[in-house]
Amino acid sequence: MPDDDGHPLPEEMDLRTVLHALADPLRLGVIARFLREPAGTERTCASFELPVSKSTTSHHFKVMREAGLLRMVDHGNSRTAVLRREELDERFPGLLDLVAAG
Amino acid sequence: MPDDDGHPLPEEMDLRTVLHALADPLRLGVIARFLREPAGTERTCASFELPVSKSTTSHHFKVMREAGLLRMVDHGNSRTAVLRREELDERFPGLLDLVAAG
DNA sequence: CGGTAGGTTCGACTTGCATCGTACCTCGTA
DNA sequence: TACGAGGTACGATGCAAGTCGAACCTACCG
Repeated sequence: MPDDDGHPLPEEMDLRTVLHALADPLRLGVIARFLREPAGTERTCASFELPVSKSTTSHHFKVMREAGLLRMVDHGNSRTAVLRREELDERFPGLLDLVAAG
Repeated sequence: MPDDDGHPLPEEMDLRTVLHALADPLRLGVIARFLREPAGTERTCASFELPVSKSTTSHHFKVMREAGLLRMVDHGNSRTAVLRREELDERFPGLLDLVAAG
């Protein structure tokens, strides 16, 4: 059962949902940029400076976290996003490698 | 350069295009069913009996072959589709394994 | 020759999704 | 207390994509 923020457990992740989340150029770009940074890197949504409005940015991050790609971490003042690298590697082995390879 | 049927070479295959092609339930189902059969299995589009019209079926197979997932083989009377297993494994290692694992 | 099987193409409709602006929320800070 | 930074929620809009029916094409068969 997803938590309040809609984070699915690894066994709840659905391949179709994940593929759909990755099929968008902006979202695929966000995941690819996470993969170029050290594991565990936390970034605010705004730090990606996507060429869309704030609400659209929020929408894309919602799609990614509900698919299981990202986890939102509450830091009081600001929330940050983290790539769920280990869980994704466990549930969908090789998937992130494909994204990293482009 | 794609041939007359729109088949891309392995190095021309685009991850985004492939992910988009796989994000549709009907198309993902077709690939999954190919993966449950011996490598090299040829099937007609109609043999999948998708719950959509003939023209829609043709549309989905066009999306898959233009993404590089399938190759259409002309047999005179009927055309058959083949999963491009080896080429996909070379270009996107692990991708088909993910689809097979569901 | 016509009929049939299997696919394709075309135009039209309809659904889904990305996008936006606005309003709102929650901290932390001045 | 008020304000700003960072995100979220909601309603509306516009475009991309799925869907369909009808017409067409090619190869085989009777």
